Amino acid sequence: MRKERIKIRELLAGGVPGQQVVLGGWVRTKRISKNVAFIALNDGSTLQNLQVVVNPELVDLSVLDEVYTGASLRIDGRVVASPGAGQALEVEALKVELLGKADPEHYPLQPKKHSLEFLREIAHLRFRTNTFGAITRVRHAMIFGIHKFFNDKGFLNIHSPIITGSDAEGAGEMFRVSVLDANNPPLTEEGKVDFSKDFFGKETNLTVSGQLEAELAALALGEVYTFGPTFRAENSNTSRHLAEFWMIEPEMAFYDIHDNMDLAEEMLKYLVRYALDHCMEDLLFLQSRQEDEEKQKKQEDRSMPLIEKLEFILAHPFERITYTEAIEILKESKPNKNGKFQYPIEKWGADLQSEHERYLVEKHFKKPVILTDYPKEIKAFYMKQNDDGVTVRAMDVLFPGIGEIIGGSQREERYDHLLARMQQMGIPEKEMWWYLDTRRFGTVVHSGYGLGFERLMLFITGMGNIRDVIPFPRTPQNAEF
RNA sequence: UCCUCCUUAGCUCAGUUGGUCAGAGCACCUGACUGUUAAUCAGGGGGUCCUUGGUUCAAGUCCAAGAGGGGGAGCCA
Repeated sequence: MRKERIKIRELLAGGVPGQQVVLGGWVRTKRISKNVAFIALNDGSTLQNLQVVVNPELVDLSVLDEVYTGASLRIDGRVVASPGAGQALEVEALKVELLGKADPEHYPLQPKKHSLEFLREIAHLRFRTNTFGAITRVRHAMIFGIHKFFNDKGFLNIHSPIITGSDAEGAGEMFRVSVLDANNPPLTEEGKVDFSKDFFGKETNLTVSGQLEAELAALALGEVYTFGPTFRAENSNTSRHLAEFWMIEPEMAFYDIHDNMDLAEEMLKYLVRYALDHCMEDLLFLQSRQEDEEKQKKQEDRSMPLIEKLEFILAHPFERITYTEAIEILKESKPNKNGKFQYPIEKWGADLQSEHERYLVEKHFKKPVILTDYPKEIKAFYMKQNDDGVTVRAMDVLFPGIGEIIGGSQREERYDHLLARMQQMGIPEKEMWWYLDTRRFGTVVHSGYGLGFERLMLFITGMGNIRDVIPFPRTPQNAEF
């Protein structure tokens, strides 16, 4: 069927009346009457359904007796100009073949609005909805756009390992990878699990970041990026966290923190532009979906319309301020003075909470903010230490509604500084000998960052829950499908 | 992990101070009507009111525990 089948997207864009076509797709709705029947057919190639007209003079209508929402059909027919109002073209069926029934007593999707919570429970079928069709097409476009952005700049894609033997990345709880018998593991003389008997001869975990490996590549190849799955065993139950998510981690030699910020801003804007240029139909649908959902909200609580929000991002440079400046702004802010913050800002050194980030982005600057030069105590060991002795060249990109979408830094390239910091923070240098080697041999100023792909997706699609922008979300207590 | 809210038909939900409270729309079935657009109109079938225990003459409704889910927080991307 592959060679003869035409996709609905293609047909609607370039079909001509009289053209003979073969369609394959799934029924969204069926409307049957005495003289004519209509089937709204969707094949996933576009948000739009194709109207199939079944004329009883050409086709025995009894074939439609078992055709309900969700059934799969093959239609042999011809393209005709539609006399109806909803579409320019439609297909008049010459033959209708029911490929797969969908028993309406059991098929859970109906031609009506379903809650996102319900659709999560039927994640195997939710691709068949307009919303998840749109999200999936946008997600693909963003994946493709990311590779295109970096490829066009001469970056090399690096496959960093999924299984890692290093537990020094400091990015959170890890999932252990083991083939030992969980009920009866081999024990050492001290009575601990003997991982030397395990598959890799040592304790191994799923990666929480490809950064350290990406640095190794950057310090030979210049500009590289990873785009792979990332695993965090944190017991995080929020609309912004997944146990398994996809992360983009560029790592660049000869970039200082300003180059790093420039790249991050350029990339985010490129991707927003890419979505607007390639996914407008789906974005318009997602925009109206969001408007519907927010109808019951008060005017001031509603978000900016999706397209407008995306255009707005393109139109303004991101605000770049230091942590110290942010603290000053927050200290003097109304919510801080009025005691509206759950965590009041009292002194320099405090970690910023979501409420503070949101205030800066959504209230004070009203646009994306890049915060830099955080206190070294609240940041990772590998970040470049500033001359003041108390801050590091970290940068977090904060987005409205999402919070931290990117976290990155200039890396500490000085061997002695890095080693000292590792010792202070209790990072086992013996396990990290390979990382330290890059600073012993031909070290160079370099920078990088991590972009949470699903957080980008939240922003681009306007969806509110991260479980709805990845096909099969993994969260605490949930690994169904 | 903490706070908070929710769980009633396949789906989305209503159900007042505990007392005809087993309801609506959609879906499905029957019929009518129709180049229709989530078609429309009339009728019909469909329920472990999340589970367990308790209070009460009486529990969908109140209490307790548990399960599942949402929102917020922490951690972060």
